Amino acid sequence: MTFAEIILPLHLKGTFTYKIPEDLVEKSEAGMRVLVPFRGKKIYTGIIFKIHQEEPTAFIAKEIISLLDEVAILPKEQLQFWEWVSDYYLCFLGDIYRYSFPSSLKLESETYLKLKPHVTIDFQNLDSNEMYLIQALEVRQLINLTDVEAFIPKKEIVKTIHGLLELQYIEIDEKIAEKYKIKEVSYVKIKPDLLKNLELSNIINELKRAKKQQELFLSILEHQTDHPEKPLRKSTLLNDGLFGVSQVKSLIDKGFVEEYFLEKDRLQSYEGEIEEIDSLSDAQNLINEEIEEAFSKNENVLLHGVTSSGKTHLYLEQIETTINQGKNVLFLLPEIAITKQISQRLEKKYGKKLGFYHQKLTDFERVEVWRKIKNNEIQILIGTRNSLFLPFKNLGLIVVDEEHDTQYRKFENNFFYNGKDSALVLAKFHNANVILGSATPSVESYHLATSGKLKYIYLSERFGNVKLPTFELINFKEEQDFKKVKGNFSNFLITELQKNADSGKQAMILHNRRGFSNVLECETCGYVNYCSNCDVVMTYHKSAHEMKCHYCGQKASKPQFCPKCHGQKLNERGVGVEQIHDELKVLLPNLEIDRMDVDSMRKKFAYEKLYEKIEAEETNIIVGTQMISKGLDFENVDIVAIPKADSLLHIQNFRAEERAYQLILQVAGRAGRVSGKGKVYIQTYNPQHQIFQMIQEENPKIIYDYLLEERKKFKYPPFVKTIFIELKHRKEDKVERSARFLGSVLRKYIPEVCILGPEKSPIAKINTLYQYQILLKLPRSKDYTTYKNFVKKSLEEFDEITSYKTIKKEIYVDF
DNA sequence: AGCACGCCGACT
DNA sequence: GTCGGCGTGCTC
Repeated sequence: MTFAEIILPLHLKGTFTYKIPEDLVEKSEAGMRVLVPFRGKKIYTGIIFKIHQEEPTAFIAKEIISLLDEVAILPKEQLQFWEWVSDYYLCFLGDIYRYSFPSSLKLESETYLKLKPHVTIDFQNLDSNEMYLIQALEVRQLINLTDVEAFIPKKEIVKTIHGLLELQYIEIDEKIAEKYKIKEVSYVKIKPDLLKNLELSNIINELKRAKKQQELFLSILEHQTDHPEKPLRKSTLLNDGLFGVSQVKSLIDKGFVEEYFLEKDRLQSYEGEIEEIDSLSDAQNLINEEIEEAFSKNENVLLHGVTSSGKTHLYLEQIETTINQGKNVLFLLPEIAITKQISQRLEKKYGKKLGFYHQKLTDFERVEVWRKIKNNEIQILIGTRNSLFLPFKNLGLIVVDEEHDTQYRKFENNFFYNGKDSALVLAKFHNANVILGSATPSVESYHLATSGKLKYIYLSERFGNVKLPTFELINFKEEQDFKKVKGNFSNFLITELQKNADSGKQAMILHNRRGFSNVLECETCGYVNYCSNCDVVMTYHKSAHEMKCHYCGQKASKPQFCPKCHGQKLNERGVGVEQIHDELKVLLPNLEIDRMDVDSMRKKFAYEKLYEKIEAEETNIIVGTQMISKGLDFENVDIVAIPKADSLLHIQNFRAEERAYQLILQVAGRAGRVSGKGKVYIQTYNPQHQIFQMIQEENPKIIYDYLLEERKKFKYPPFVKTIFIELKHRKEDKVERSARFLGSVLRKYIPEVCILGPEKSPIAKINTLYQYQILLKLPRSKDYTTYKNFVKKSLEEFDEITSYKTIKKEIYVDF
């Protein structure tokens, strides 16, 4: 008897044991998809995780209905990776499965059945249910499991289907092919039999009273004679605006032109010419040799290169080397919006061998990437961290660009993982190399590199010896005392911005807070507007004329007077980016000033439009949130200013200083990329702050040593391993009780010094759920595994309390 | 997670 | 008298 551990696409712990029917034992393999019954009537697509011979004792295993794959859809490296993710990040395999697979590859009761072609059915031997199903299938070729419920009792569905499958009367539809329709593009051509000169002139003559149609006909003809090999897309004809759909249709109706369809890749692949990439400079060649030497010693690389130091160039070189070895490349980015530069450069060279993958693709597009990865048609995949879960086989290199970015570490679809760390693990399973790249590496990666776990390579100079921007601190307190300020800007900064614009240069202003003002407060009674779902005040958005909650997205109209005491005066407190933008428009009325943040970029193509505008130098100053620190490489920006830099440090988080440093440096990197005359102005009340002082130093070691020292002193990563647990529930007393319980269970096993909390989360309620948190700081040693097992055990004990089952748990390992 | 079962409040 | 709320149990 052979059994299989099956991963089901459900938020449930572990795997489920099913019996593999005798006739399928030979064909079964870990990584294949199977159809299994679950909870009586429901049918799910599961994944074979393991195959074994141990019959379960506690329950009777049900049988697998059928195999959906002939070869494993998930390679063993990927299964290993899933197992690691689930074990390390304390999450369910079912959640990983749900997160990784495009939904059309894991159909549930939506799965379709059909009659096997060319079978003669012996109705004598069928029971009534089987008969109903066959009859239904004779009427409609395809039938969905949910539809079957209409005429077969729920409990007998599986039995009926199973019976008919066994009799070979019906089969599971290979729905990927059915559901997934290949996208076709329409093309036009002159009817081939008309291409005799005599006929052509007749036709042209015939069309002389329909001038537009004649023109269109001639234009198609011209294209065909000029580029006989290149099919002409209908949409290109229409896009010019010269011709309309009706004219094309008339020509088709008259039988002069023919419309035909060609299969089109749903993914927009590059159709232009393939170009060589520039060769490396001498300095880059040296670095490249260092990288190769590290790889030859099986070491991964941290490429710490100041902004525009040519990291991309080095990536490209390694990508090429990897491809030439017949292996594939995964290129990770924090978000897909910033692929522009890298993909443009890669497209030129690799064209169709390039693929893209991210959370914004449609299901069809995802299936296509899956298929291409499986067929080895994609050699380079550019994607966000979820690409790590694609069924790679032949990985030779993973690049993690902007490795410090917070987008790599977030909680999504029921689990938390760090894309950068996971990339290192996945690479190990594939024996692949990794390059982590950043201008401002995370403190953790820097520590790994300087303690020898990664090869550290520092590029201190910009490519082509362009000078790095210089920093200037503006003591805002002093400026205020001397009455040399207007609102949030010092007169000095305003003058510099004006001069900069006068000399034809652009500037960027960073203010990392959305909205116009943080709070509206009643002058008389102090009333502030709280969000009804969350324990936070609503932010005033002046341009949208409303109050917004930044945590749940709730909107409310701006109150005209205090709803409590009817006071007329509502004070705006706390400065948002909208206000900075408005102020600047008043202070520099002759300049074109635009704002870039999630609120102003929400409209379709807003980002693209502004991008073009900046590129065309039609704007003088861009005011924005952290959004402006990513992916905006404009040649003409010389000044970057941070008017209220102190706000970057006022975040209650052990990474606040690191993040402030990274954000300032990243945005500073936008300045003087070509001119080498980049200037960064930091206005602060506290110019003595270490971070501001150290940012001016060109040696990053100083700042990293400082940050590491702080982490050591206050026991934070990388010197301890953290596990952060957040419990959420609609009822506050219930979460509080449960959190206290979990705290006490943890304290049974883990020393007091390692446990912080439980305590109310800094934001006590988000989206109608109250939240409590526990932070574990575990020693970084061999004991870590022991402690982690205790955490697992504690969580299991927690789960045993039935009334705590409704409490949502979020677990962040390496928080 | 989902879905059924079972036990207490406000309504045609 | 019911409809329906959500607490509890269970899924191979």
